[in-house]
Amino acid sequence: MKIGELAKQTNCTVQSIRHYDKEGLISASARSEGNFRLYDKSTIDRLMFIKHCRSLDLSIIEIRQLLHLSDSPDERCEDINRMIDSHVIEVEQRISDLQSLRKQLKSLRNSCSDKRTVKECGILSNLSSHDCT
Amino acid sequence: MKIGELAKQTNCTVQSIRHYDKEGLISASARSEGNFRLYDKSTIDRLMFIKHCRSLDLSIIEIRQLLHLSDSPDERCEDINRMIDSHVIEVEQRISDLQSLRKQLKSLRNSCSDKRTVKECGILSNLSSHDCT
DNA sequence: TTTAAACTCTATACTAACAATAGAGTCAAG
DNA sequence: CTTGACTCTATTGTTAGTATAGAGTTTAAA
Repeated sequence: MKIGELAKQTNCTVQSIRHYDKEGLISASARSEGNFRLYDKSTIDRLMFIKHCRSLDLSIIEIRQLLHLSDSPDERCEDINRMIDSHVIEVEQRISDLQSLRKQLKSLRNSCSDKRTVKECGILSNLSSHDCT
Repeated sequence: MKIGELAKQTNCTVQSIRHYDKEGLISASARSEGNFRLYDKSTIDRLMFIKHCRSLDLSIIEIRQLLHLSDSPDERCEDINRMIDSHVIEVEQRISDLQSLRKQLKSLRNSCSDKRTVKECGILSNLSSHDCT
């Protein structure tokens, strides 16, 4: 299977597959005479795994760790759990940051209506005042 | 005032001031004989404005627009309002994306306890299954 | 058999907003 | 006059790709 076929099967772009290849997440089982990457079917699963992880916003580094761990089936899986736990914490932190940002933006927005001129604009004058609470 | 002093006054790093300078958000009123940037006091205000905008996650491009608009005090301020509105929408979209991500991660995390081995790990097996709902 | 389309290759630049560094020059005090 | 603190420009790195350029390969039809 060449890279275009793999891309079709997994709904990835060719470029991102090459990217994962370069990052060492997948590897071609061989190369054709003309140096084309050749993949076997198992790469489809591996790529779906990667896609699933990326959809959860796991980084390539984290995915590499997971793939590595899955090669050590008898190890204890604490590391995996810890990784997900800290990922959840990160996401929650980002959510609360964004919520506070949203609040600030909303209140900023309330300080001006359309139909004023720039010099009367409450938004600009608010942005110009120095209290960044 | 040299760049280090300006940095101290505004609690910016020297690098980021140089960055804003390069991006055209601020500019040195002059250069010393030895080519050092020299700023006047009004730059402190401008930089605080920029910091305030950045704390609201406005992009440098957006800030440039705002600074430009504030030089046209008699224009109507719809553009400013529109910018903030669309920024709020973006932030709200990101929040809801992250909330759904959080939910998925939580449910993934519930699929495994510590003390199992990697081959029994519910997280890995979940990540391996193809349904990315 | 040739040629054209479709595919693939590597390498590079781009995205955002800086941070970090290298290597050089400038300035102030002792 | 030298030392240390400061500044300069330019380059590289960060993330996970996307988008090229320019070249080579493969496959199908003419």
